[in-house]
Parts: sequence; C-alpha cells; structure tokens
Amino acid sequence: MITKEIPYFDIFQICNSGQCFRMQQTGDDTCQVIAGEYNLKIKQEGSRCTFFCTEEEFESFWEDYFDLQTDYGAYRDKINPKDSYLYQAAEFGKGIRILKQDLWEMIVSFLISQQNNIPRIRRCIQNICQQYGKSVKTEEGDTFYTFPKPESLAVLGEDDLKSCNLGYRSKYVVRTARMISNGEVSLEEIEKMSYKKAKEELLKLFGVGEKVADCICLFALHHLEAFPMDTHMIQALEHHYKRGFPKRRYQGFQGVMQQYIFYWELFGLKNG
DNA sequence: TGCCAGGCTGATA
DNA sequence: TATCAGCCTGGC
Repeated sequence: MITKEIPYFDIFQICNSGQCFRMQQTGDDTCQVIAGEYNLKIKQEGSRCTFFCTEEEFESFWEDYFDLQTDYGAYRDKINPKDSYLYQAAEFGKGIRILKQDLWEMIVSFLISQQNNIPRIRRCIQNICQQYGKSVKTEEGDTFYTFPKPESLAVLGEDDLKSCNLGYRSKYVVRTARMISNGEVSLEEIEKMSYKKAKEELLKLFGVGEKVADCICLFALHHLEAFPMDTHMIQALEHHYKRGFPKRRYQGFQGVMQQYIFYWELFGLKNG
C-alpha cells in the first residue's frame, strides 16, 4: 500500500472519460483497475491517493500507466484564455490523464466500441476476458481475468464472439486477431512507429477506421497528437468552432484537449 | 414498437 | 470519390 499527494489526478474522471473500460468506481472514494496481470484498488480523498499495491509495483507499472510524471497543468496553461468553452471544459476535467494502456487490449476495446455504449462495452470485454482470458487469484482470494492474447482469439470462428454480446463486431475482433497472430501486422513494430505511420498500419486491421485508429493511438501508444472524432466531437466542434478547432495552437497535445471537450460534452453540460 | 448509440464495410453510382 | 444500407443488441 502506498499513499501519495497527486495534484490534478481524479480517478473518477478517468473512470468516466471513456478511455479505459476495465477501470470502475467501486465505492464513494474507491475504484478498481485491471491491467495486464495486475488488479489494483485505489482510494482517493482530495489529492491524497492510496494505491493498494507494493511500492515496487507502483513504480514499475502504475506510475507510468497513469502518466503521473507529466504536468497536465502545463497543457492547460497553453489554452487560449479567450476560448471560454475550452477553458471551462479543461477546468471541469482537470483530473483527467491520458493512460498508457496495452495496445492489443485497446484495439479490441475500440473495435467493440463502435455503435455501442459504455456499460455494454464493459460487459462485452468482461465476457471475453472471462471466457478466453486467464484467471488470476488475488491475495484477498478474489478472482479476476486477464485480457486474452491475440492467439487465443485468432483460433475462433468469426461469429464465436457473438456469444460474448459483440454482435456484428465479432468478426472484426477475430479477423484482426488472426492478422496479428499470423504476423501480417506487428504490434511490436507499431509501438515503435510515429503517429502517422502507426495510424496507417492500424487502418489495415479489419474493422478499424479513422476514429478507432485515433483512439488506439491516443490511449495505447500515447500519441497525444491523435484527435479522435466521434459523433459527440463532431457536434461540439460544429457548434463551438465554426472555423475549425485550432489544432495548430495545441500541436503535439491536441489529444489532451480532445479529452477535455469529450468529457465536458458528456458530463459537464448535464451537471451544470 | 421503433429508434438510436463513442463506426465500419462493401456495394453502387 | 461519394453516398448509403446493413450490421448486433439493449435501453428508452
């Protein structure tokens, strides 16, 4: 267990920001995240966060996973003070960070995300993990499931994941798993590529289009210049940036601004 | 009951 | 090159 003072870090904002489907609020001040072989409980009171893991695990994995070394205040300081819309969106979502998640898991997660809603995406992923992942016992005696490897899904029939509630997305996941498993597309190579090259490569995968590729670039590869355009973003930008979003001003970290806008559109407007 | 949700593919013109 | 139907399924 390790307790830290972390400014501008809000576990619930991250839970709801739609970038991570295996991080969930479990109580008034707690949440649970599953990543790789790890299952972490976090408790947050103000800027005081308690991570229920060893210091070694925190330093070798979670610190980087949550991008805790980066000063997000510096990104917000670059916001045009005359842009009151972006300013208020960034103020509202100032606890958001862009996580560094597993590439394969993000590919599958965002393949499933199309024409879908967050609770159902979570259920789909949970079903896949339970059926094809590895079960792991925690020290407390609880069981959780890891995310299955591409090879485990590549051997399935194209419709087999319909039983996990994926619907027509089943064949996207299975065919993509095959492309990776047979070496047609290399995850290791994509991880070394620039944003432009990585996106180009991801677009070769069956079921991956512009929006999904950008989400993968942002949430797995940490290419902060990726700017996913979904229906919410299209509407928000049409409404607030008639002459286009000033991406040049935020060159290199537009993705952070995208998250502030996205989170504001989904939660800020509704809650005042 | 019908419509739509955090898109994409493949057919058609 | 652009447009559009069709796709699963659950919630409203």
